[in-house]
Amino acid sequence: MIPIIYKAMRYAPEHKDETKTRVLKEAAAALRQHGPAGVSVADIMRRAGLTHGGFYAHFATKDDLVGQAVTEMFDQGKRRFARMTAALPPAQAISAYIDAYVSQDHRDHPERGCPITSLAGDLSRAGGAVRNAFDAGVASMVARFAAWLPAPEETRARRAAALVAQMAGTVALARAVHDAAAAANILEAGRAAARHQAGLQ
Amino acid sequence: MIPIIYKAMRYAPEHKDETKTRVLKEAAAALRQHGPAGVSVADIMRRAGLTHGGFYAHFATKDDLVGQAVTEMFDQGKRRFARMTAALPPAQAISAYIDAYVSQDHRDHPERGCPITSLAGDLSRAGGAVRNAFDAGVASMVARFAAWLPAPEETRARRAAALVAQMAGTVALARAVHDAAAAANILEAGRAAARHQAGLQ
DNA sequence: TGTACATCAGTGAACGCGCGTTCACTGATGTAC
DNA sequence: TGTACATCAGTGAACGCGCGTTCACTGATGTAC
Repeated sequence: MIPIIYKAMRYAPEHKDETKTRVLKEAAAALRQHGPAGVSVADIMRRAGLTHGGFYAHFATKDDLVGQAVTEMFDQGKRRFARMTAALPPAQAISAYIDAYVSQDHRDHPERGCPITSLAGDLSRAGGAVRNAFDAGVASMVARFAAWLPAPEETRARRAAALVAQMAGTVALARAVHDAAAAANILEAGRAAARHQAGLQ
Repeated sequence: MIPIIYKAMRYAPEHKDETKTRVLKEAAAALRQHGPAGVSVADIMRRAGLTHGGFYAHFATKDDLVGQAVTEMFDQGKRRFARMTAALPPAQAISAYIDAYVSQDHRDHPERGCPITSLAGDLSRAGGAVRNAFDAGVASMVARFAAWLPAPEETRARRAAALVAQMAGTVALARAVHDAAAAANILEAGRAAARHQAGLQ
């Protein structure tokens, strides 16, 4: 028999996990808004209401945090997609998601947007776990789209890749231009092209 | 009469300009490959065969260099486009450019590629002269495409924006995935979509 | 119920390092005479 | 032709700063008795 040893625990076991989740969500927002090089460990901890010293109780290195934050970003997108497509038939679901993705709101709020549009450059240059997390996120997003596309199985994956490239490229381009009217035109053009590729309208 | 004062000049007046151009070209390559945060002033000067102290004889700040390097990057693309389209009718010219842009070679060599695919994230976050240089480069690239597109004048600008988004997004996406075969599929799918949007095939 | 204790999430001072930037200096060169 | 000189592109040591990371410590809490 293994004796059960009761240790003096100050906090509920979920307490630390909750803190880590909070740090991760703040990191996911800050990294998309300012880029990995534009956010310090101290910045992120401050946003989570903590001091920088506690960071290493949750993460091995800053890179470790970035990797986990990237996974969190793609998970947010996955949840959003699931929420939007829950009650709709495929065509309407894709239509709604494209319109939400290729939108002024997404252009103006990278901090809660798709990591491909805001971090593709930075993360393609990264190595190790960060790069792997990004790679996996991109692959799973393309696969998710493929499953909903009205196309024969052999061409689905390719059409999904082209569609994701169109959507992410459009939002990235709209962010590049200052002028609000020019950005709106880019978004409208890219949205129309994406809808066409998805077999809508 | 203003007397002409002959100053003792050690070097030909072009000498300093040549050095600056060399630094600018090295910077344009290094920035696309490693990102603004991944390259130091000393790195760039070393690549140009110089030491870091001389940097400030040519540029006011690192940001000043980045802004000028961004303009140089877009100029390289412009020259490349002009070279490729010089002897060809519009449809063939666009066809050739799309194939060169959405290619394995472009995916594998950001250092001599389009700054939109490698730096859109970083530069959209930038401010001041850097941001303006990027903004202007994007606008002029889209306008250049519009002029060659087989479409009525009212829709040209929009179709060009969607096309550039498709092309840049595809290369960015292909860089995100590790797997060579998966990247090749993304490039092929994106290239087909871009060609279709340009009214080819 | 009250007191002593063990735990460990979080604190904050300190570290070494690389960065952007400054500046006194060097030395190759063309000009003046 | 030869010598003294002025120039200024480029050198390299030094600076202050913010970063990622470490670590001795704190203090709120639940447990033991």
